[in-house]
Formats: sequence, structure tokens, C-alpha cells
Amino acid sequence: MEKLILIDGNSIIYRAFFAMPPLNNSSGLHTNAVYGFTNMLLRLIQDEKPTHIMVAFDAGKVTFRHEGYEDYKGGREKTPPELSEQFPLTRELLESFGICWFELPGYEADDIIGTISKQAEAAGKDVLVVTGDKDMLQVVSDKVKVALTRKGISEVEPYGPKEIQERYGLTPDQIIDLKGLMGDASDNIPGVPGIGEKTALKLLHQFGSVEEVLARTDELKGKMKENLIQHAEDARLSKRLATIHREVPVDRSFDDMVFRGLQEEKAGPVLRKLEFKSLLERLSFGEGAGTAEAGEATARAQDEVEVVIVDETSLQELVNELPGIEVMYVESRGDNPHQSEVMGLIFSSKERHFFVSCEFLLSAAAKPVKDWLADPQIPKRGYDLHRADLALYWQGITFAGAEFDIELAAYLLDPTDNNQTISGLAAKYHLPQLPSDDEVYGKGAKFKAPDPETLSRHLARKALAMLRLIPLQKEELEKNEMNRLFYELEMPLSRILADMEKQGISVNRDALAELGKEFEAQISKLEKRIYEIAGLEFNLNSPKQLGEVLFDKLELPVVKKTKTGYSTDAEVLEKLAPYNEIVQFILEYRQLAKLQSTYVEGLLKEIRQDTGKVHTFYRQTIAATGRLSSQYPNLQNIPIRLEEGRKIRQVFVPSEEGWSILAADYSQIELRVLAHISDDKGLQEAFLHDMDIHTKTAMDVFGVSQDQVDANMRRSAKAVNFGIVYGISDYGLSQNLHITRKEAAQFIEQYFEAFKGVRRYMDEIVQEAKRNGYVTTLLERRRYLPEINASNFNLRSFAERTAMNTPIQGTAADIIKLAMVMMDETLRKHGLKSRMLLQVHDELVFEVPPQELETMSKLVPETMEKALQLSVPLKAEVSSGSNWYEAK
DNA sequence: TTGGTCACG
DNA sequence: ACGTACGTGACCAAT
Repeated sequence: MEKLILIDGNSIIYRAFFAMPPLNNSSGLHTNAVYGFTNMLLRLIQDEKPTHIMVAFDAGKVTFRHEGYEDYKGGREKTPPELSEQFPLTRELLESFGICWFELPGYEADDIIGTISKQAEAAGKDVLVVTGDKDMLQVVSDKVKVALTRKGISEVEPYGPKEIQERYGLTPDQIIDLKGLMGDASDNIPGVPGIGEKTALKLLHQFGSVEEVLARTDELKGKMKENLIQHAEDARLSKRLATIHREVPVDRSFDDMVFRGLQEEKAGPVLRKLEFKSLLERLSFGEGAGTAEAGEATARAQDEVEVVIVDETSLQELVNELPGIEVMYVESRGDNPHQSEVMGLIFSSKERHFFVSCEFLLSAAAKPVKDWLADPQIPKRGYDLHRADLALYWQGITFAGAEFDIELAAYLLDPTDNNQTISGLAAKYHLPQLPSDDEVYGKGAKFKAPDPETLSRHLARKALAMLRLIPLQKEELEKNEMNRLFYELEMPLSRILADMEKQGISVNRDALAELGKEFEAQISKLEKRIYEIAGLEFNLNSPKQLGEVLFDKLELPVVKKTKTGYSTDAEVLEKLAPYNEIVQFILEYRQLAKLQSTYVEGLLKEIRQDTGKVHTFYRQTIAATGRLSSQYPNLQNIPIRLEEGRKIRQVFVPSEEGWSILAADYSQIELRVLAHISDDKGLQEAFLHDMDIHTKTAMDVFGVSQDQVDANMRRSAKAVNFGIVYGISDYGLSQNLHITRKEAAQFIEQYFEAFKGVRRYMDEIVQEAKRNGYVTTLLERRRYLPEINASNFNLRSFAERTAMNTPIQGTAADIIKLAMVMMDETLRKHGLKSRMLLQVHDELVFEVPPQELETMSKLVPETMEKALQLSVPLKAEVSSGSNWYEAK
């Protein structure tokens, strides 16, 4: 049964503030109310085991109640600042707990709770409302209970219809009549003079409602009768004011309110900031790595699992079960799968779990298991099979046949969910909870190799969760129309990426070291001159120390500040260049230091001794737009814009004598995608004629002919095109072009006048995002934008720009991924020896034997261009050379 | 671990 | 008035 807890945030925090002794953390923040609130929240979670939680707050001062009665809540003491400052802290805490909160201008928390409780009741959920406000009793029903705080907030008293009857002799909906007669001093609701709780109850027992009392005053006598007649209107008003509005436009769904348990990674930092030591201890979020009992709050029932630890004697059992194995998982240690330790494997069918240690898998006896892993005809389902493939590969074990990857599915279903672990997904889908890896293994320096029993049990729990996740994900992929994207694009791509990564790319170590020497010589020269001019030696790599030298010692003007002090980034330094020649030297130093540390030293460290290659790892489940990302090393940000850095590309060479590096990149793919999805005729026309798009933009924006477009106009137009792709704002463009916001706004307006289809697209996509809560790419890749309707301007604006950008960037990502799948197929079909090595968002890099150079120079761009049929042609440009630098 | 900076598309 | 261009990862210093 689902159970929803609704908390009146304001009410509880008020009470906690006055009930708790003052409390500060070391930076002087008042925390007593947050502490009381948190304490109560944890107790509720522990005692009530809710599946859903939501906290409602009052927003702003004026509500609809003020419209009929200006003095509503008049005469209240102003909220003390020590309390006010605790509201934001509470919200931050709730967010870190993964608990939904909500407020709505014009309504009080009561009304929000009234509305949601009504909806929850209709949906068959059990509801517990927690508040200090007796008014709330009016929403009580068979399904809705109200817990009122007693004695401060240390205890709550639950009220159902029965308890209300016992206490007041009333039904829940008579509570508002009670308020109507007796009023409420704290809310400045008048009621009827001389009538308190006792009299009000007596009257209600006799007449039933305010209206009935007022209609039958002739049955009464004395002062009370007089007062009722004279203040009849007050009584009606008071009843209205006390009535909770249960039709508030709440834009939260029950899905938003699902409570998934506390995550130490999220809750820990906030609790630590507040210095709630006893709570941290109670949750086992202390210094030591969390243990299995980490958080009574996290633990819901865990499955007990039985697992066979496979050795030579029990091997036959597993072999018998192999045809029925439904999921598998390889546990490995370390972030870089090219140098990770395989801790063990689990193979599971519905009923049975088999744990295989790496050691056993490597033994000769395990051949049947290795054959099973290597057979591409046997479909494998599991979690992060890409990583498993690589980890096993470096152990000399072949893996093939990935059919369903839970991590990839989770990524497609919500690419921005940053807890796509098995444990996190189990929580998301309300499956029985399992501890996180960090809880079982310890993290970082605290990692402790688990004994086989602990490890196998943990893996079996993961496998069980995986078995349950797969059907749920399949259903959702189907519902989102993502089957093709998943089975025909992302799954095949994951195998291709693994192949590229295993292949690696050769690096000329000597040439790289030589470059390093050249950089080093220049760097030390620059250092000397800088220290000379500064008059002292300091750590040039420290922005803090550099700031002190520039702005305190040399007294250069401060252009920009960061959170922690002076800003010294390139933009600032360029502004300071005219004041002192030191600035130019610092800029040059920065450039070379970057090249040296990241690209010379960093890259040297990543070269494998045995192969002389670097093997990057493409992450397929990181970027919110659908792009890949690259790590260990990142080969998607090798310098190219400046000549000094570009030289780094010379060290990327073919792995075989006489071969070439061939690179092909899409020309203006994002703007072509925009031309297609916006259906802007002008833009399409330009690409149909393969015009220089920035020149064309300049012509239309400035209203000039082609030969009147000068370099400056083209540069501006180029910036506008970038802006359009990013989800333009006048501010952003003004920063980029160093012009005023007004001028930038004018450019944008002129652009939209010239490309009306683009304006229509930008408007429509934002509307679509507001309507659906997400945007999609051409291949139905989806990105949710929960902040698209936020009242906070910045959050909302960010979401709007994202809504404009994601379909463009994401569709471009779809396209190159398609091209990669087709290219892999093509190489195979033609029996070519050429190898695809790298992907850099709009570029593919290959190594090619001489006899295939001509073929590949045609085949690669052709394949890329036909990856997806758009209303405008795709264009890919190819070049080759003896290294990556030459392939330009 | 966080923030500043800078490399790429 | 608000204060940002979209998407990443690596390195360094300071906490």
C-alpha cells in the first residue's frame, strides 16, 4: 500500500523554532528549527515508512484569503530573522534528502496539502498530514489522517474520524464550523465574541453548522443570541477563512513525491554543513564509510538471497544453468576500465545466482563459462556491459553478444538522472532496496576488499534487482518509442566503442617528450620575466596568489570577481593587457602551462608501455544531450585552435608502418539540423546551395549583398549562429561580441526577422517543453526539463535555452552515432583493414592502410552523409596525413 | 572535495 | 531587475 506523508513546513518549522533551545553551527547559522524539523522528519520516516513525502510551504504574504478580509493574519509578530534564515536551509535539506517540496504564491501550505490529500485519496493512497494547525482536521477521512504536534514537536497525535469524534463530537467537515464560531486569535479570525470552544461545540452539537445556528437564533436567548445575530457576518466570514481550498493548481505529480530513501552522497554534505552530528551518527553518515545498516532511513526490506560460489565442484551446476541465464554482471574496481581489477562475476536466472571469482574464471576449468561469454549468438543482459567487456578484455577474456544494457536503458529513459547505479534504479522503481557499492566496499581510501561471501551476496542482490528492472525498462522504452534508438543505435554502438577503445591510438612518445622540452624552455623564460616584473616569486598556478600580485601589489583595476576573490581568467587578463606587460606574459604562460600539464605530461602518463597507445574510454551515459564523453585520457579536447597547441596532434600516429590517419568531419551539422527541424526555408535554401552559412547569415541580418559582407560582419553573424544553436540571449551574445546588450538584442531581432522559421521553432520548442516537460531529438532521444515552469527566472531561462539547444545538439549526436554504426558495418562488409579510432562529436578519425586510402577517402564521407535523410544535405569533409595534425 | 581555469565541439 | 550563452574533462590549489 502506498503511503503519502504531507508536511506543513511552515507550521512545523515555527513550532520547532519556539520549542527548541537556540542552536548555532560554527559559522553562526541558526539551526534549531531545522534541527527540530529534521529530527521529526527522520522519526516519521522510520515509524511510518512512507512511499511518498511532500512538504508544503506558504509562499509570500498575500493569499486569496486577503481578498475578502484584509486583516487576515493581521497583528502577527514579524518573523524573527533567526527563523527566516532557516527556511532556505530547510528547503536545501529537503532537496538533499530527495524530498519534494512545493509552494505557490497566493496559497497557504494548508491549501496545497488539502488539494494533494484529496487527489491522493482519490488515487487510493493512505495519507498522513503532519501539522501543528488544528484547522487541518477538516480534511480527515478514512484514508486521510492528520497528526497534530503536541508539546512542541517532540510528539505527534494522529487523528482519524474516530479520534475527532471522541475529542470534539464532530465530523471532520464540522471543524470549519467550529472555527467559524470561535475564531482563531493567531490568524486574526474574529469568530463570534463570547463564544469559545465550549460554547461553539455545544451549539454545533445542537444545530450542526454555522448556517443552521444563524438561521435558528430564535431558539436561543440572552447575550449569546444577541452576539450571534450581530456578528452573523463575522461567523460566515470566519468559516470561509477557515475553509481549506482543495482545488489548488499544484504542478507536482505523485511520481515527484516518491521517497527513495536517503543517499549519503547527497544528504551527508548538507547535514555536515549544518553540523548535525547526532543525526549523522544516527544515520551512520559519520566519518567511517557507511555500513550495511547505514540509515534506518534508507533501508526498506532487503531480499535475502542465496548464491552458489562457483568452484570446480559446483561448476557443473552453473554449466547446466547457462542456457537459462537471464542476467550477468561483472564487478570491477576502479574508474578506468582499461586498468581495472575484476572483482567477480554473477550469473543469474530467476531462481539461482552463481558467483564466479576472477581467479576461477581465468582457470582452465572455467572454459565453458568463457565460451558462453565469448559467443556472440548468446544474448547477454546486464548492467554496463561495455565496461565489463573492457575489464574482461584486459584479462584476456572475450565478451560478445550484449543485447540489453540496463545502464544504457536508464540513460535513454532519463539522461540527466545522475544515479543510474543498480541501487539507485532499484529505488527509483520502488524495488526492494539494496545497499550501494560504497556501503558494501567502502569508498576511496576506505575501500576494503570484501570476502567472497559478502561480495557474492551483494552481487546476487544486484542481479535480482536487475532481473526486476529489465521488464520495467522494456515497457518504458516501448512507451517512449525508443526501441529503435535503443536496440539499433545505442546497443550496437556500445560494442563499437569498446572495439575502438581496445584498438587505441598510437602516440609518438619521443615526439611528445620533445614538444614538452620546447614548452618547458619557453615556460621557464616566461616565469623569470613575470617574477622580475612582479618583484617577487610566487605560485603562478595559484589564481589566489596571482590575484594578489596583480590587484594588490601592482594595483591593476579589478574587472571581475569570483566567489572567492579576484578573477584572473583570460577574459579579465585581456582587458588588463594595456596596463602592464606582465599580463601578456601571464597569458602566454597560462597557455603553455596548460599544454604542458594536460597534454604533454597528462598524455605521457596515459601511454601504455606494452602497446605505445592511449586507450580512451567513451562514456555513453553521461551527456544530457546524447553526446559521448571521453576520459582517461580525454581525446575529445586535444588542442586545435592555436598553432602551438595544435602541434600536439602531430604525436597521434598510425599504429602500423606506412598507414595514414584519416579524419572526416561534418560541416555545420548543427545548423543543418536546425534548418531541418525548424523548416526555415531561407536556411534550407542556403544549405541546398552549399553556401558559406555565416556569410549568408551576415547578408540577411545586415541586409547587404554577398560582396558587401566584410570580415567583421561575418564574425558577428558567426557569433549569432552560435548563439542560436545555444538558445540565444541578448546578454550572452553581447558578452561574446563585446557589444552592448541593446545591440545584441537588435542583431537577434534582425536574425529572427530574416529567419522566421527559426523564430517559430524557438517559440514552439519552448512551448512544447512547457507542455510535455521534455524535449526530443529526431530519433526520440528525450531530455526532461523540470525547471521549464520554475518561478525562478534563472532556472526557467536556463531550461528554456536548454529546450532550444538539446534537440539540435542531440540530433547531431544521433546522426554521428548512426554514421558510426553504418561505418562499422561498411568496413566489415567491404573486408577493409581500416580501423575507426576516435569520435570527436562531429568528426571521425581512422587509421588506414595505403591501399585503402583512396577507397576510404570516398567511403567515409559518403557514409556520414547518408546517415540520416534530412530536408537539407549533410556534408562531410575528409583529409588524411601521416598524423592527426596533418589530417586537416 | 570544491572552485577556478581552460582545452575541445 | 534578475545575471547566462550549449555540452564535456583535466589539472591545479586550497579546503
